[in-house]
Amino acid sequence: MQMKHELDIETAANILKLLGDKTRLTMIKILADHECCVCEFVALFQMTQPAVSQHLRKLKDSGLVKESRKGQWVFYSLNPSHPSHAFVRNVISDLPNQLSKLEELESQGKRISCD
Amino acid sequence: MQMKHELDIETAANILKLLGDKTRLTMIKILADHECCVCEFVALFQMTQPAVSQHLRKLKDSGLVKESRKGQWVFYSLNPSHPSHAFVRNVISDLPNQLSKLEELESQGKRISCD
DNA sequence: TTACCATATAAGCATATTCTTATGTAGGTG
DNA sequence: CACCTACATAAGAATATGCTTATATGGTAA
Repeated sequence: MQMKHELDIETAANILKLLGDKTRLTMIKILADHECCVCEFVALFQMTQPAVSQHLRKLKDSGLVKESRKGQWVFYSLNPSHPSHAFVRNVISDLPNQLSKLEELESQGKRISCD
Repeated sequence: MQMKHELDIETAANILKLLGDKTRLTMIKILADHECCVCEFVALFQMTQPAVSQHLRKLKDSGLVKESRKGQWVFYSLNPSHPSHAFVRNVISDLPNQLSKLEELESQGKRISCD
């Protein structure tokens, strides 16, 4: 049985501030369903690689997102064992899913896969 | 039957940025259940009156919160007809309620009422 | 009217945020 | 080894944010 985690208002505010950026919010929404590596986000957002890297670092520093190396790539995904994981999932549940963006990448042959 | 409002990710990010501040998030959580006037928030947060007023202005400018004059006071409350009202309620649903703060005010005789 | 109370607005300042460009690091491959 | 690819980090600049103090506004009361 899953214990409901008590979320204090200051912690929540910090998480919402982190999500209160279009780029990071889109990242989180995508990562909720799919692992992604940095270069995919660079292609998706048409931002420079350092800018993407810095957003991902903020997400990783919060613990909401974790990374794993696979070959030469670093894949990011939501960290399901973060105390506020459920809160984040709830916040993003109403957002339109961003699958079309990934499909676009796929059709351009830019989707990375390690299978 | 209530139409579900489609929430685009940029709008959501802007709302989350607005809520990503401890003071404003607490305000919204309180306003979700109770009307409050500025001077009550000043007492609650132990902030200067202009600081409180500026936070409320941001909330009002977004349309999430509305005001109504009653006598010499301006009362604020959540605006239930805002397109993202349901989203906001969902975001704050997990937060601890802030009733104890209002009760504290009450016991100090600082709660304003217009009944 | 004058004075007071609740609130809003303006201006200035310190700090935070987010980008940019340049450079560092680490794994994979010839 | 040298070189490439993927990514991280550093430093700097522009802008945004959140406070402060001072002042304006608008309703109420004497």
